[in-house]
Amino acid sequence: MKASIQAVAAEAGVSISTVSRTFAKPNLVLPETRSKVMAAAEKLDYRISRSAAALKTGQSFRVALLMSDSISTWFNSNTYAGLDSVLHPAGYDISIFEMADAHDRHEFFATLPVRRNVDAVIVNSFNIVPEEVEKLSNMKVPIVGINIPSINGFNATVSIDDRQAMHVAVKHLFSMGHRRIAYAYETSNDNNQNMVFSAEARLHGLMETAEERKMTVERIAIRNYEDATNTILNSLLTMDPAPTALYCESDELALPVIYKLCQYGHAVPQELSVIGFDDVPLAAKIGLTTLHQDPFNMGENAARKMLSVMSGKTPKPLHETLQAQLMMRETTAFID
Amino acid sequence: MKASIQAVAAEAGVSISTVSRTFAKPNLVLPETRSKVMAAAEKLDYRISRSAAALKTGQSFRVALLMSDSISTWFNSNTYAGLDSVLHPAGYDISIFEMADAHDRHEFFATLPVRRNVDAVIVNSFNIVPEEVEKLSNMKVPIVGINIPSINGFNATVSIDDRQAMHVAVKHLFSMGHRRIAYAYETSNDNNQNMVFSAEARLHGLMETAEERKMTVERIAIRNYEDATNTILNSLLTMDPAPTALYCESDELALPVIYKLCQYGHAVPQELSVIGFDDVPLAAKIGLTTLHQDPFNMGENAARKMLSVMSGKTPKPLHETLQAQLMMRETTAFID
DNA sequence: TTGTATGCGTTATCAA
DNA sequence: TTGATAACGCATACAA
Repeated sequence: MKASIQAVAAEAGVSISTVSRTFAKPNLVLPETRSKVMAAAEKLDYRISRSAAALKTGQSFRVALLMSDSISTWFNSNTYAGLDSVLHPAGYDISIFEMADAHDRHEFFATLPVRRNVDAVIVNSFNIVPEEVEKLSNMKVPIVGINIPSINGFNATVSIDDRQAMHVAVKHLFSMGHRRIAYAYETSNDNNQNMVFSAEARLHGLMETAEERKMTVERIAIRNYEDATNTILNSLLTMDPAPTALYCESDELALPVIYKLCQYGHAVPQELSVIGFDDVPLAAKIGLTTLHQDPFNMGENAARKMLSVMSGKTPKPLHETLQAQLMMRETTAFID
Repeated sequence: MKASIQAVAAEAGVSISTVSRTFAKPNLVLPETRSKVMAAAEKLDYRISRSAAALKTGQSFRVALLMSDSISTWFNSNTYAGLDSVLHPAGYDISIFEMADAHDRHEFFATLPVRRNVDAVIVNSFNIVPEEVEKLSNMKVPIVGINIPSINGFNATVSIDDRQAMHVAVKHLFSMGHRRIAYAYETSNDNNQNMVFSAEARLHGLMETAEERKMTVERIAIRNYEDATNTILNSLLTMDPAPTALYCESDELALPVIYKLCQYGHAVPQELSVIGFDDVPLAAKIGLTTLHQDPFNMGENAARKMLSVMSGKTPKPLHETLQAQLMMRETTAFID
């Protein structure tokens, strides 16, 4: 039942420091001694107590993951999976702090409950403001960001270049003759305080390129109490002249729309080109043209940078900007 | 920087025991003293060290979550969210152990790396075998299961009644005149060793009711290297006589199929009724008839049972079986 | 290369 | 209701 380090030491006929070393720094102990210790440990079913090790070393082996949205979204769950694939083997647990609304968020940054209890903080994809970063900095632990608005105050970051991605996609539409496009995006109620950073960047990126090319953009802003699919469909129907392409902020928005369009006899892409963002698994299966990003990979990347910073090193690209890739599939076509 | 319990005690002019009590058992300390301590803690920016508390109490405040699939699936990420919504506020971290293949799985149960380092184990939705449960039992911590094949060895469980759900759905099809249905489901390569328990139950449930009603079932088994959508579409086309209804093991399978059917001019539900399982968000948006289950809720439920067991109590329903609900939407209809 | 001794920051026991 | 003190299980400086 108990089987502490003492018992193993006794069983193996060595001191507890040797047992400790056998697990923590195996190369500092004679192979012979090592196997003796391992045998004893095996026999007694011994496992190192992470709590004790943590207390002694001053580390907590815990990282805080800050998100503004649920872990169950496509982006967040994949980011998490990527982080965990690196962090778990390294002995770290991930503690999720979800800040759904302004209140949660204020509460978190006011009390900083993780203080002195995490070895690092990961900020995942929300428009954290400078004062909040400042508060995190007071914790004196590495801060790494994924899709955050500014690298200021961050030890490392990895982000998708949403803006550039939009440029590519809009140019793609332009080159196929589209001059009049509709853009569907979600807006939150609380003054966009909680609007994810990516959303802003995507909107700006789109507008920039469209203006530059003199394309007309009809915006379809979806309030979060609305039925997105219907809102988009209705807007499409009322626009006059009708747009030739529909750009959706995310695949999640685009997917039900293209299904409904098909059902109601509107041919995609013949009548309307549709383009999404994210490249969720269903997008490929359905042939949706979209911008591909890989949150699992971003999570892995961020985790590696984090580990690197924690061990005092400087990760090669401290701040990395990834390009989303345009996946040209079947929902976009030349006009006419 | 340091700000340990000693410092707070000094600042507040009390002993460390009082400080400890103020945080751990506030009601055992005079309100007056309490506020003195709180003020000092606030001033010094003190937070309790979870590692030290864990060491002393013998608890780890960590639970292991065993899954056979990635956290990024719809079911798993929602279960996790539900678990975390209860466990996180209670001070527990969740450590995910993903056992993707037979090798991982064997490794895990052979070494039991979590031994003595978690306060409980949650087995999420895979067909764990008795010997494995037996090994977990040796850890002497509560074991709670979500969608597991047998309650033997588990302190508490919560499961969906997949079998019953299939009965309901098949009867629904029967009552609408369907006598010839196709069932699409995924099979893994390694002798179904890793087939999730739900998958087996769904298949059996379907066959039972179909046989009972003398309905014909054409099985479409999808190997995991195959393109599921195409496999299903091809099978549908080659079956003679054609089935009047397609039942998919999961919405994930059904969604791209109904889109493709629409694209190729096959009317759903007029030509073919389609039914899914899960009720992912997109199912509602698209109008897919499906069986609704709520993994977030199951996670919450399991977490509450776990906490209850850990505190020595006996949760009211120790083992709970939930009914999936048939969501009758637009992809099923009367035949002819 | 290994052993001895000390302390990490907390909680629990007991006494006051 | 509060305080003194002894662990909890391990890692590390230092000595051997």
